[in-house]
Amino acid sequence: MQRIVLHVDMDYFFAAIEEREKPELQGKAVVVCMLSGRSGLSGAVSTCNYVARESGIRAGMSCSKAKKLNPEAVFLPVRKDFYTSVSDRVMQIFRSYADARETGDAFEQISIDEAFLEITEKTGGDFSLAFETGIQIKNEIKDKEKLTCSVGIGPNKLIAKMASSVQKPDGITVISPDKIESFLFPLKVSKLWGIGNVTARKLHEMGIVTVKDLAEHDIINLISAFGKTRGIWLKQAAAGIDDSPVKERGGTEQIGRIATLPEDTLDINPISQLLDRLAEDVISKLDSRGLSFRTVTVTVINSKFRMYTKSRTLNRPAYSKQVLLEVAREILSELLSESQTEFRRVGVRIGQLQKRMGQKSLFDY
DNA sequence: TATGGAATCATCAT
DNA sequence: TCAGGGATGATTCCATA
Repeated sequence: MQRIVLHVDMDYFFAAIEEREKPELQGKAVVVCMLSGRSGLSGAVSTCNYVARESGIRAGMSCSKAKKLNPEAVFLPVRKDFYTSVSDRVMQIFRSYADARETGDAFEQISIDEAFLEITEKTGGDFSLAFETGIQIKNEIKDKEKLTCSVGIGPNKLIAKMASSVQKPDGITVISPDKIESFLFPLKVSKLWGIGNVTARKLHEMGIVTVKDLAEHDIINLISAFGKTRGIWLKQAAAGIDDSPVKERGGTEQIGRIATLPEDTLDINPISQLLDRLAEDVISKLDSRGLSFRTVTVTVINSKFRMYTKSRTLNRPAYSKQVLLEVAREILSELLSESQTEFRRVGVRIGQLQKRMGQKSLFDY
């Protein structure tokens, strides 16, 4: 049977939620920012609505630049926890439209506002039924959450993902297998999902501009430039081939927090203080998921914006803040002693997460 | 010298 | 240019047998 995958993407999610909550924002340019807390607008744009986009504001750009582009815009701080609660409800609705499969997963949340749904069985491989499913999803989200989303439908995840960005906001796009080439080939390689700035520039230097160029390029050449894994992936992706399954994600493999210091410094006290707060956050996330960690990584970014990281792996899993801080402080002091340049930002991350079990202490006996 | 895990680096995308 | 934060996967490094 023809495989059909559906990708849903909430439209300008954070800004849309703010608009919904605050009717006075209607019609205004809304910019949701992550602020570093240093000076007024030191930080980056997380999301903005379409009014803001008209003046050239984009996700990722500095807030001060956004302000220059549109001084009238409303700048709001991110409220991540709140958006997550909305996301949880939205995801539940999405999930209800995925296949109910005995074997293999049919639902995959890939970020706070995006998901893949395997709908092969429900639609019997029929793209017009898939289109109907997409419309139903959009309607239910609009009814229950007063939010819009964009839907992409295709024979695999790659095509579905790229289709969803064709018509935005509040759009729906179907790319059936016979349309893959006409859809993909004219695009710039940077439009391919998985190709960012770095890869695009490298391809450009090789004379590869469009997806068609990439699809026709010698694979040996690609492998020598990008390595085996990535080389093969590039060649396949350009042809619209993607066999990756829709896979349920059991939460993230790593949990991390990073933040900017009040001012650049090499003084251990303020850095340690910040590290403590970050560790607190990380541990509370860990707790809420009932997990333990085995690796600790500390990241610092100095005033020249160079990044340094160091990590440690514990002999056995731990879950207390004390242990995390002990290890993190140790790594931090190493980084401090190696650096001449003042630190600007510091971060802590834990990995090798696993279920808390078999960690009985003497009290358990 | 092969191998697997640890540490670091690069990339994505918002 | 200006420069926030989070996560992943690939590559490189290193200890051990």
